[in-house]
Amino acid sequence: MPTNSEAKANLGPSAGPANRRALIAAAREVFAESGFQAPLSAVARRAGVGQGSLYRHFPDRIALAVAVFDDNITELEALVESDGSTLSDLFDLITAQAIGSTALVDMLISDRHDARTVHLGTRVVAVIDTILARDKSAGRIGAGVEAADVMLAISMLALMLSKSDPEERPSTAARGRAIFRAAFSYQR
Amino acid sequence: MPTNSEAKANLGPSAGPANRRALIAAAREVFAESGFQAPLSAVARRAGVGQGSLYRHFPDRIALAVAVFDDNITELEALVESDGSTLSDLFDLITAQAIGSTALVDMLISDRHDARTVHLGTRVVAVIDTILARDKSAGRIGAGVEAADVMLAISMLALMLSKSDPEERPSTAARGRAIFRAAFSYQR
Amino acid sequence: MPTNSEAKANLGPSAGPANRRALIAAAREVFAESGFQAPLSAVARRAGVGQGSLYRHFPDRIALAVAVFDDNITELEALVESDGSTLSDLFDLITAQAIGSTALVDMLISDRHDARTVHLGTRVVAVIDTILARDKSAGRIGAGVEAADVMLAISMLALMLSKSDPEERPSTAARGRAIFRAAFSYQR
Amino acid sequence: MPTNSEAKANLGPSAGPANRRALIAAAREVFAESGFQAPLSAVARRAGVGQGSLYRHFPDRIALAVAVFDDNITELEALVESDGSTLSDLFDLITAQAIGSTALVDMLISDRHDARTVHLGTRVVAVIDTILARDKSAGRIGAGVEAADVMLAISMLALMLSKSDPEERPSTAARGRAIFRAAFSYQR
DNA sequence: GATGAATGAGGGTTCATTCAT
DNA sequence: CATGAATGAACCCTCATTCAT
Repeated sequence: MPTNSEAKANLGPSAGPANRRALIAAAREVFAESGFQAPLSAVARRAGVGQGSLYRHFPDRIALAVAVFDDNITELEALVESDGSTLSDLFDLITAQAIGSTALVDMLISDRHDARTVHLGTRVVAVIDTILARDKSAGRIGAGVEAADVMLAISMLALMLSKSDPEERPSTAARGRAIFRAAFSYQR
Repeated sequence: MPTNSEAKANLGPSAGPANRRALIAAAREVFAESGFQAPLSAVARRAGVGQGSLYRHFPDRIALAVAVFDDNITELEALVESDGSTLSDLFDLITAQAIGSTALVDMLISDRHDARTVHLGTRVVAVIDTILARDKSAGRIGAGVEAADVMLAISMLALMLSKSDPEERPSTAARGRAIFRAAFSYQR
Repeated sequence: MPTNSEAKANLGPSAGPANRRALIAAAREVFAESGFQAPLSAVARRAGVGQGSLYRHFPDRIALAVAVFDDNITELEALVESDGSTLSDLFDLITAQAIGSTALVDMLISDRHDARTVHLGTRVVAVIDTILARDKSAGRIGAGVEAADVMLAISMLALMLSKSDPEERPSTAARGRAIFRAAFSYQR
Repeated sequence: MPTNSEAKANLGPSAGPANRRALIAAAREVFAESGFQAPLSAVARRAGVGQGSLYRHFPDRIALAVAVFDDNITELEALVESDGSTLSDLFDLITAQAIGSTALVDMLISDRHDARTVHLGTRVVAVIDTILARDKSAGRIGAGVEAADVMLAISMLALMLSKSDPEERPSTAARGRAIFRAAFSYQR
């Protein structure tokens, strides 16, 4: 009988959303610090939440990661909605995201056949399609460039960044950006 | 504590080299199938060898991987010694290697600070330097291309291949090759 | 990797304290029987508890031992609080503890630089200081006796007992007690 | 068929004694550096000898240790044969031995029931008996002191030294010596 | 609904001892 | 006789997942 003492107060149903948010925030930090394979127990601990609650809200690692990375994709989608945005801007944003945390790419790759992961990937492709059409019609990139090329370039760069030492990421990102700029001939 | 019961026959020292070769072959297969982080016990099992023997021959994962991948690098070195070889050939060979197994890149990246890994990396850089000088003087690539650019391109592509589904690797490799060819302007 | 099949019933959090106590009791027995270096897996097995639970409660051997031996030190501290107690009583008690189990000394010595071990040692020194001052002012021991002498004597005796055959411990203890009594001149 | 190369020359029977000596010397060093429980493989390696040869010469750890420590006991025996030697000298010598290497005590204690260990212990007792008779008849120690007292004192001190940090051994030895001097009243 | 303890398989590593050559 | 490789049990520790309360 738990007559004892300092167990965290059971706040009842109202704690649900708060815990969920805490878990997402904690996961974002833990994934950024320790990578996508970090122990889920570390996430629960950082969120100040029981492991059971973590599993209730997110039945597996992917469910948790999808919640975390939904924001990143949303950011990309917001970008393409602003009229002036270019492929170059997209590279910038994705690079910035990858420099900050690397776990999205790891997940997209390590669980690439999971339906939820596929869905995130689809949204990224849609973003690329949109921006590519705009850049082509503006003459900023060659007509021969396909969405799959851009997707591959983005993937390779983000993957590379995800494996680089953090302090080397900015210079690696710059060099990679230059290579792909040349390949896609943004400037003309 | 002592154990023995009805153990496998002890073949004596003469089994050493054979076991060593069996371990390297088993590691090559296991790394190709399950990636660089595959359990070493799986390597010992597949080689038909006790775990202790694995550790005698190769005190850690990197020592084993170095033995496995030494061949790959040697192949690259042989390539650059043939006079007519070009950067394009190097891409072809590395791509072919990465399509086959993937673990070399993983090791170069995940243990990038280990001295033995650094040594393998150095050999790759030397290969790139040689071939780059040759291609530049032949006018096959632009003067602005640096060895670090090539190294990054190769790394990104190999890393990407290492994470791709095996059946998609050939088409991914072709697409990547095309992107970097454009970037480095091989053709003019 | 997930495992479960027909596992032992999960009794939930309420089993925590009971398991903790079972672990301490099991460790006390195992340490007494097999010494301080006994396998921790034996402790878990005797406690009827998974290895993981052992590690959850006590992240390493020292944490477990500290829990086990806290009682011993507490007993010493209780002794010195009773006004009439003498150095001779302290020897008696420590000897009795060492005759029963032996692992405390082994730990104090084998992990002497660990902070938790140092802490236990400090508590023993405090006990000695208290009792030494009392005995000196009562004229029961010579003024030249230092705390370090007593500590060394106690350590040597307890260590010796810890290495003796159990059935010889009482006579060894008596002989050692006599030697140190003579050395410290209790009687005059 | 070992047609191959740099295997150590098989010198035939003549290598026997040389290997034996090399093993003893190596064991002395290894035991001094790493304690009595050091891996036997380390001894063979340091001796430049196969493990099989080690086991041929010394079928177990104790056989090897007996060979190593025979010298120590012989030194004690030589001491008591010089007419003027006293118990105090014996303490000095044993202390010096224990400060240098600690493994003899560990063996005498950890394998105390092995016949060979018993034999070494017997020789030490004989040394004590001789010197005790001499000191008593010279009036250097009290008539009440028994050989078992001296044996215990020596054991406790040597054991303690064997567990102390090397740099603290000299001061610990001095303090212990003083305690036992007082206990046995050497000076009067 | 939340809690958080328990589980236990699995991987890495070490080392005493054996034995074909 | 020496060699030195092989064996493999045993230990340590981690972590994904479950479930009584």
